[in-house]
Amino acid sequence: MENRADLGAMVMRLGRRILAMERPILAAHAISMWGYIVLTALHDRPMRTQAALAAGIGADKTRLIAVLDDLQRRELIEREPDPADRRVRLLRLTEAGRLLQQRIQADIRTAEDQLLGTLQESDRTALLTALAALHTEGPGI
Amino acid sequence: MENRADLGAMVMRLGRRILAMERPILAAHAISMWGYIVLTALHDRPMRTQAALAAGIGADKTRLIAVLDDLQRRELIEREPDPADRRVRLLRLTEAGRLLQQRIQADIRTAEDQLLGTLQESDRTALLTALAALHTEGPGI
DNA sequence: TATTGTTATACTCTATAACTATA
DNA sequence: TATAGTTATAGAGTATAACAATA
Repeated sequence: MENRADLGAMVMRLGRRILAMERPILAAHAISMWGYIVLTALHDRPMRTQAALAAGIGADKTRLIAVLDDLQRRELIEREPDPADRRVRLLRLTEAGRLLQQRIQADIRTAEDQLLGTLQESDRTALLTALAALHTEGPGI
Repeated sequence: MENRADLGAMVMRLGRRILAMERPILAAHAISMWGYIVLTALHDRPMRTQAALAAGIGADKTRLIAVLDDLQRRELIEREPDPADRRVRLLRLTEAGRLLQQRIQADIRTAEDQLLGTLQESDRTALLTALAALHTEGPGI
């Protein structure tokens, strides 16, 4: 593979292709990309502060506020002051939020599998192994 | 690989990691990301119109103008009206542009190989195969 | 009238700074 | 005084619309 395209160009192009694929799925569930990222982060585990959530998904804390407002209004997350330190907002999914995240993720997984289905089995598993090893730190999208 | 992270998240994170890796290399050569993309596109082959170049790298044509102005001012590209149709600007690299593109690409390749070196040989080649198959159409970055 | 390139404008996304409420 | 969250403001990047030159 001596004469290949730049890695960054290939990866970013693939990323945009996947994001374009996900956009209609998210729209069908009336949720933004950041909204879905937040639901997924909270699905993995609840958070004690909005700043921790922001850091965890690589977003600025000010950027999350409108997202959290919307999710809370739609009763997909709970967001209540910590009785022990009322500056802090405890964040967790509601049952509706948990179900919605699972539904969206299942739809996305279906689309991903369709895309990956164009690859040979061995390339597919190696791609996922390599991505899992390399993606590590960094923002949510 | 049933319980993996979303493919889009992993790919975009990796893409950002690679872009962050490339940024100091581009800065060392005093060239922007879009400038490098244009040099690389023209290195592959000259273009007959700016619109064709823009479409080829997935950029808006208006976005390229400042980039082309800069590259032309630094005599890295030639940009002359087509005698046969003077609305059109013929675009090609100068010798200096060709050399600079090669130097930057070599630096980037070195950094990429370092990153890929953390992978097993079989995963690495499969990753490149999969990326080459999947990235296909789409913007330059 | 249609097309290439250019300029001017508006819009979106994001980060920075200033504010409030708690501690 | 320091910190969590919020609001207001400014900046970068991008796309849209209007324009000039040429066909």
